[in-house]
Amino acid sequence: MPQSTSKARGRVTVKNIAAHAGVSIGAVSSVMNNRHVERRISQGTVDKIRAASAKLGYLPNISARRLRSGTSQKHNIVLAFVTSYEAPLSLANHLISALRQSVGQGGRELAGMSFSLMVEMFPAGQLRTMPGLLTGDHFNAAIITNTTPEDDQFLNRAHLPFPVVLVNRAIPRYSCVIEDPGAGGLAGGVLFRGKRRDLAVLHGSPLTQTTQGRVDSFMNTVAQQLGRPAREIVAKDLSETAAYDAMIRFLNQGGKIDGLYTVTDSMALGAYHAIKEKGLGIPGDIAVVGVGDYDISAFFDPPLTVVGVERSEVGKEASRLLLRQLAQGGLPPLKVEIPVQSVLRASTGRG
Amino acid sequence: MPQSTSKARGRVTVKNIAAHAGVSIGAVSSVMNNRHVERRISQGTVDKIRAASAKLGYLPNISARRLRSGTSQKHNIVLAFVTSYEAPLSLANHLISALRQSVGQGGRELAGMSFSLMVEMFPAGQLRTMPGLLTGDHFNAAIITNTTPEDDQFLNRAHLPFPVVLVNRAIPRYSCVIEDPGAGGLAGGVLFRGKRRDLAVLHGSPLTQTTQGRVDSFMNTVAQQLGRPAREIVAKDLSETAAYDAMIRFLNQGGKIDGLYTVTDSMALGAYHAIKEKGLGIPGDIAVVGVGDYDISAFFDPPLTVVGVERSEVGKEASRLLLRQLAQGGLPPLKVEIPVQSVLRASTGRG
DNA sequence: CTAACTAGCTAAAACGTTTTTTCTCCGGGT
DNA sequence: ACCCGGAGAAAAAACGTTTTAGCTAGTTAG
Repeated sequence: MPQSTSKARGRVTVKNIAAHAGVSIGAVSSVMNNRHVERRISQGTVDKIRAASAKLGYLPNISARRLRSGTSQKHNIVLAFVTSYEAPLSLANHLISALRQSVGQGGRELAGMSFSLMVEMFPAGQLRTMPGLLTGDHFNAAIITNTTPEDDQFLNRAHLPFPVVLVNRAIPRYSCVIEDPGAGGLAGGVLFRGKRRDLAVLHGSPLTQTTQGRVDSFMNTVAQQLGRPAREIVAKDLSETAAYDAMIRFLNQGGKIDGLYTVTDSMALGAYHAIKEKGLGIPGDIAVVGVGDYDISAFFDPPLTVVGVERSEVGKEASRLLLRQLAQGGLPPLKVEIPVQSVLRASTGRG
Repeated sequence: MPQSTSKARGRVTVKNIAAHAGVSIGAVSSVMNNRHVERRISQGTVDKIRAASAKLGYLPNISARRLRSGTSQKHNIVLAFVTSYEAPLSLANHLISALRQSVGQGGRELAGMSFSLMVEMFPAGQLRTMPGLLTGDHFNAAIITNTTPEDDQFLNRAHLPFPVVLVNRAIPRYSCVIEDPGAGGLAGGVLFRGKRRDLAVLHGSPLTQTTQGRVDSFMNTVAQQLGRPAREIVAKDLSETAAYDAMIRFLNQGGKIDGLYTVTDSMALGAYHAIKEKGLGIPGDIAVVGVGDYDISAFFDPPLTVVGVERSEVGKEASRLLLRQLAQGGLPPLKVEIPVQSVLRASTGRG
């Protein structure tokens, strides 16, 4: 039974292996890269090195390797997409594709540089513990999203040593891409024009910056158009299950509405379940509007009307902002609002 | 209008800036890291350096920075999750969380090393063009998934210079985690026990290794239990829309079935749409079984019965395999099959 | 008027690689 | 005996940083 990786204290480098095998560092490197034949290393030496490497458990240092062998290549830029473990990666897909595309067609500024894209995740609320954030030794620029209020506070205080673009968060000194704050208002309008008069908004607790905005503008618009406030139905979180529970509770308590706005599509799905279970019809009894963050909202039954941003637009803008800051430092932060569009489908009786 | 980043040919290093500002390299570094006060750099010099840096457009070399400042720290291992741009990232969430957890509780082998997790994406079929794959200068180990047959061919020929675990692909020389190949059979059994006798499988074209397996075992089981083959309904791809189209076409041509197995949940959703549109009931007229790859299959209407693997299990096993190979090189490849479970819901008349 | 400090900087070492250059043998031709 | 060529390996240079030690004026204390 091999004692595995032996006593190798901490890290094992080519130097350790060289010493252990009684050869030079260069020889070890050649063998590790399978260059031993063209470098004319004898079989005996190769075997010695292989044995030492296996015994000590060698793992190359990626940074050193890149540093050395990236010579005469282009400048390699590391871009990070930073999100929390808890958030779904659905937006990530769009953002990453957009980033890659922007990078691909990047103008003269970007010529002569190659890009690596990494996704770094942090536990919600613990952004500040993410390695490389403050030291700047993990990436050259970052798109940060799905932060909690705690994380926002941290960002507010911190001064990150590289360009940053926030998505769906607005914090002073940072460039950001956010959805048009009027999203909720648009939803209210859709329901109002559909002759719905008893409206409610279904949201989670605590509210994130984005969902807060959606709720606020909905409430304002409704109050203004109807002269009385909409109901608020509060779920534990943003999950389907929580939405279902909250909705069932609301209906059981005799809550009567004919129009519902949910701040995420996942909540709409949970609400659908509850509404149907109580024998009510969509949109007959209750019209529902979501926000278009699920890619499959068109396949809900009935298909879900959504008011929301074109997510590929968010990605495009975020990449553009990031690359702009990368190409030219010291620019003032920019705030881009992505306009909201409504897609009318059967859940509001149209489409 | 500033000419932006000036003539800076290729990469700009601290050395360039130092030369441009007429100071030493060390001074530049100190200023770049905002250490100028404790390092006692005069304001004038700081300004000169800042100006030169802005003019030239300095971007630090991350590799060099890590190499240098990672000293006396633990050995930093870079783990990559490699997937195609086209695939949904839903599995990624599970895998990344599992990896992180395994890493967190890693045994004595892993003590004294820190881990970075990166997600690298490649255009489907172009895995071989991914930088760092063959040179091994991007990560120390990788989990690779969502490869196309072309990519598989490449993997078959190539000899990657680091530990690799494949997910849902089996290729000689590699460790892999795959779902129990009997998934389709289980689906057939569920439908059979539900007294369904006219069965079909809905799949995309071309078949991936995983969906091929699902189809095959379904067809085999059906042929064996019923004595006659199931129908095959072939969609253009795996999307909801393609599934909807294929299903509508099938029903329009008078196709008669009472049980349907779809090789992905997205296809089930498209099929739902088509079935309902033709006035048929689920499960009354047609029972449907999916595979549990959408997180929300429980919220389909009716909730979708699925046969599939526990995805957190896949993540756990893949991480385990990867870390095992990382801790001790030269181990023979291992093939782990994750057992399939069925979750009975209303789409097959139970639950 | 020298000794000791300080401010402000430069020079140099180190991080772990890869690659190129140099060195040392040693067996054959003249 | 002399040079030559080649195999095998060691030594050294380089990648772009960060950090530490060291140097030089100028200032202050004794």
